[in-house]
Amino acid sequence: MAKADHISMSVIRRLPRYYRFLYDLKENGVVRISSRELSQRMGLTASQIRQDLNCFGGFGQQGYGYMVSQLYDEIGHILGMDRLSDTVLLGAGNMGRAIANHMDFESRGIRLTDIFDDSPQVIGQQIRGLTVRPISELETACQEHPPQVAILCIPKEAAPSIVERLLAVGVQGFWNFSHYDILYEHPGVIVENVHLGDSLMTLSYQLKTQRKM
Amino acid sequence: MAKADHISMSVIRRLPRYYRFLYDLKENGVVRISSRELSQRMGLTASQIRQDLNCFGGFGQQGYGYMVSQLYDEIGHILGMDRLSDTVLLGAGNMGRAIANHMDFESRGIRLTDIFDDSPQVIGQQIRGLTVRPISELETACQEHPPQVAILCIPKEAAPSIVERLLAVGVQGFWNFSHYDILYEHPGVIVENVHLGDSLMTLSYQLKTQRKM
DNA sequence: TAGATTGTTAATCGATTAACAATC
DNA sequence: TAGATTGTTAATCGATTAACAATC
Repeated sequence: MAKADHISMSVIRRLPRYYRFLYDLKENGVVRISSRELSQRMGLTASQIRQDLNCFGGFGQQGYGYMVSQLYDEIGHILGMDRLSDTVLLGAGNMGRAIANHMDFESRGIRLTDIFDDSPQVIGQQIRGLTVRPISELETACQEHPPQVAILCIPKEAAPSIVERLLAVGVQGFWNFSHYDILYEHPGVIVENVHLGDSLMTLSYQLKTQRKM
Repeated sequence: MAKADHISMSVIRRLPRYYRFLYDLKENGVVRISSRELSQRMGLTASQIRQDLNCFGGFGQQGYGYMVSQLYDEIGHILGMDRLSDTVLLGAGNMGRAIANHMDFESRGIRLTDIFDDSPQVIGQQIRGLTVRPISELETACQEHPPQVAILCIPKEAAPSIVERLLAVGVQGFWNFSHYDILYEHPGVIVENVHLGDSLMTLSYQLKTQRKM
C-alpha cells in the first residue's frame, strides 16, 4: 500500500516493458508469477521489480507471488491506458506515414484525430482513414476538436513555429520525432523527444568500442 | 588528458546530443563556447558537460572555453562517425521503408547495403536505390558482403529466428524496432532496442499524472 | 597581471541491490 | 505448520553537482 508521491523517470520508463512481458505471460496462460521468475525473463533483479511495483501499491501476495492478469491490469491503469488522448499528427512524409500506419495507438492511450501536412502532393491523401489537411487549417480544426497531444514528424526548421501554434491551441504533450529539441519549460507541457539518429549513433559507438576489446 | 577506462551509458547517450548542438553552433559561425553557455542552451549543468568531455580527454582551454569546430570533430571521432558499418535492413513494411528513406545513415556511421522482406508484393521494389530481396537470400547475400549491423523492422513472431540467422552470418549489432526484446547476452553483440510504443506510453503516463496536479 | 574558465577532486543526491521481518 | 515470497528498510553503488586549484 506504500505510495510514493513522486515516481522517478527510471521507474516510469520500465513500466511499459513490464506491461509487455505480462501481456505475453497472460497470452501464454501463465496465471501467477514471482518477482524472481519475472526478473530472470526480463534480465532485471527481483529486488528492482518489487521496488518498482511498490511505488504504486502492494499488488502481490506474500509466499505466492503476483497474479499475472491482475498485475497487467494494474499497470495498464497506472499508465493511463484506460483513457484516450486526442492527438494530431504533423507531417505526413515517410516518417509521419509510417508512424500513422504502424503504431497501435488505441492500446497506448492515443486516439489519432487529424493529420496535417504542407505539401500539395500529400494534402488530400488518405492515411489510416484520415484525410491529410493543410497545416493552415490547424487552428480551425483544433478549435472544433482540441487535441491533447501532437506528434511531430516535420523538418527541424518548421518545428519551432509549429510548436508555438500547437501550444496556443492547448496541446499538453509532444511526441517529437523532429531533429529540433523541445526544451523550454512551458509549465505542464510534457515532451518525449525520440531522436532516432541519436539512438543509431550510440549503436555505432558501442560497436566501435566493442571491437577494440 | 584524463581517460576513463569504462564510459557509462549515461555519458554515451548524451554524446549525440552534444554533437547536434555543436553542429548547429558551427553552422551559425560560433567559434568558441564555454561549458556554461553550452549548458544553458542544452538545459544541463556546466559541471556535467565538463565531466562528460573529460571522460575522453581535455578538449578545452582554461580561461577560454572550447573551440566549437574542434570539439565537434572530437566527438564525431569518439562516436566513430569517421567509419561506416555495413548494414542490412530486415523488413520493408511501413516502418522499414520509413527508416530506409528518412534516416541519414552515412552521417551516423552506417552504410545500408541490402534490404530484405518476405512479402511477394514488396520483393523487387526499389527503396533508396536498393532492390528488396527475399529473406531466403539472406545467407548468400551476407556471404558476399558480410554486414556488421542489422536493422529489424519485422513482426515480433519473426524476430527470434531472424536474429539467430543474422548472428550466424556474423552480425555484431542490432537496431531493433520489432516488439521482440533481444536480451540474451551473446558476448560482444550490441543491441539497441527502440520500442516506440514504450516511449508513447510514458508520454501518456506523464500526461495523466500532470493533469492531477 | 587579472579575469575567466577549464580539469579534477570532493560532496551530494538518487537509484539499485541486498537483507530480512512480515505474512500468506 | 513449514516454505515461499512479498513489502520494506538498510547498504551499496553510481551519477550528478559543487567547489576550487591549475592555468591559459
